[in-house]
Amino acid sequence: MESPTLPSRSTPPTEPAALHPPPSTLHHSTSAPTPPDASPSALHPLPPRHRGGYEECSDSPTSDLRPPTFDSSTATDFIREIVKADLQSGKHAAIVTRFPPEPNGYLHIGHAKSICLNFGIAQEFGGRCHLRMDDTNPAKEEQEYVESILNDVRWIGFDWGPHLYYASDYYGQLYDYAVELIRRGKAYVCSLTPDEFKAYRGAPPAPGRESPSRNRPVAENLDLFSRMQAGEFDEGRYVLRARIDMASPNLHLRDPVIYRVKKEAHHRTGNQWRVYPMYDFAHCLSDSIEGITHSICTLEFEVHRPLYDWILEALDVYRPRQIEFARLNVTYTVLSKRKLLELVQGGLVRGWDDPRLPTIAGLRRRGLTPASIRAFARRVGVTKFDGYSDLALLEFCIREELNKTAPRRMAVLDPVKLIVENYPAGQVEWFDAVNNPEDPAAGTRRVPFGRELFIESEDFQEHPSKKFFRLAPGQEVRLRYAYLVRGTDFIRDPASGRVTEIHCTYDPDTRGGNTPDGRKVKSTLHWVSAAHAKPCEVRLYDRLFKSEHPEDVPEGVDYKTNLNPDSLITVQARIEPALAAAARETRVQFERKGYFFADPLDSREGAPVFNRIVTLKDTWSKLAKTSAGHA
RNA sequence: UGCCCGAUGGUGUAAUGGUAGCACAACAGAUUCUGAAUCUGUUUGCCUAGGUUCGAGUCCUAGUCGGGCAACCA
Repeated sequence: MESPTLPSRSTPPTEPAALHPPPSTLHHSTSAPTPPDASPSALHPLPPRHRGGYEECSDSPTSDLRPPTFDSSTATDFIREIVKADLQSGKHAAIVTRFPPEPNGYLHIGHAKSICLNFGIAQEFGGRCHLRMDDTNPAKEEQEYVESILNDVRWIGFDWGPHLYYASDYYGQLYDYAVELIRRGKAYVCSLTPDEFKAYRGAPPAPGRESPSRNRPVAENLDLFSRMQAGEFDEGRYVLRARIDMASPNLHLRDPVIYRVKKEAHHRTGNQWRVYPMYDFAHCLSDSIEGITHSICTLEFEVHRPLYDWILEALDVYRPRQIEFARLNVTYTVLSKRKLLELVQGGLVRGWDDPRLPTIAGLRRRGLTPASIRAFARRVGVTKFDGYSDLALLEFCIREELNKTAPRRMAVLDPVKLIVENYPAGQVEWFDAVNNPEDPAAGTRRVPFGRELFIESEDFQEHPSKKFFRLAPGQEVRLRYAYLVRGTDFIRDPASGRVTEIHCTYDPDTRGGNTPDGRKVKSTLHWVSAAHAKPCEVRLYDRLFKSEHPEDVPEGVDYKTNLNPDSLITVQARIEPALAAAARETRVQFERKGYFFADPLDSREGAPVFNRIVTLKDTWSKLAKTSAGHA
């Protein structure tokens, strides 16, 4: 649908509302509340932080770094190209974008992509990005969601400054615009029932039929619309429709509903309104009112664009440009609001901030950093191709950052006792351990060593395969920072078949893990001193779904059958003393195991609970799986 | 079915009519007091068929496949 040649504003207003009053012909604007004045933010101070349990609204120390090694100057995409061109051609003097969530659910990694796109563009091109709650459906929206959204956007690392808006702030203006549309003969009050409405609209390729109400006189339309708002009619009795083209091949142009009666209290406007604008009417006008230059949304709104343009042209107001891009999909997870809600309400996960969920709250609680999420958003790119991004890329982004920033510690997740036979009972030595080999400034710490230790039970095999370099009878390994030890004997519980105790001898000449004679060992193990180690709850999180595309299920099969039963395994680990002192929200690397985050809610002073953020890359486990020799 | 959109290695992306490149993943080697990190190397790609052109991933046409729309949701 190409633009008619109506005179329309070619430049956006520089400030919302102030420069953009409704057409001056509108004076009979009911008792509608007025839209925000020039400083809307004053009306809407930031609400208290979301879910008082913990706070992490600003980047934590480790996440305050720039997205690592990713050169954003070379990264571009078709939207940035458009923006750049519009700036160069002088079409716009400044760029204004917006992130417009509906406060009816929690934000997830897919929203993060959109947030990074919109705020990122504003940042890169020296413009601004508005945060606007698209709250036009009182039946679904709640203040709780508004607060979580504000918190999440802030946490990801963006600042909307004074530009926090609500579509509900524009209800007065929107109502006046609707009245104007009626006056111009471009909207009418329709009395069709929902069923009739559907039947009249028709199914392509057949054209629709015109509603009997289509030629209702303007005065009658005006009267009915004001009575809709006055609460005289039940929901569904009347709707306001744009008068466009019942024969259009685009269903959205077959006289779409733009206002409906809803006798529901709105989370911000209470009971002031009995009519509420539909998305298509509210969104384009909100964009116009705010002077948005580039209205970036996802692909499913592509077919709405002609309507977006039609409404703004019909009203002769400033017209932003809508640009659509592909929403994010990530392997091994689901991102639809419906499914996420189902997982939470069905008790399949432990709430919206369950660390297995792709919600921002979940990722935050899992221990991912804002910087890693931003890096991921840049790397997945922006196109119109609707594909799946690899979870492995997100994992790479967080490892890349934490490798450089996270202190190393030793923790044994599946402990088995190791007795050093020739080490004196009761003796304790403290060894210096490097905190972060990637960062000399991180310094060292002391770790205690003694005759009785714990090591990972998977680090011992009675009959090692050729490729198994770890501890075995007669095989020598290094205990990191301590000594070289050689396996001698072990005890196996006949009932369970499990090895319960391993014996070894140490070489006193290898103190600190050094080999004065230059001999090599093929493996270095992490360990903790049995006398000093603290027990600690560790939550080993894994992907929520077993299958790469959980939603791809045959007819009649529930996607939930793809849930990974091992997505959470809780273990009692043994941790070195320096770890037991870790504060909440500390990110560390457990050597040879992965990156972990001291849970913000469940950790206590001196007794942290750790969430596994991501494992280390593990060449061995792949090898072990494919190698027949693995015991 | 009608309309709209899309299609480049396993995955995500680049190329703007002129040598198909990058990242992740995978694999191999070097190195290593983390089987990590690091370094080096390797494998794998323009949906199909026509057309325009000296030259097509790029432009045109048709087809194939995939996605979206058909709420008084956003």
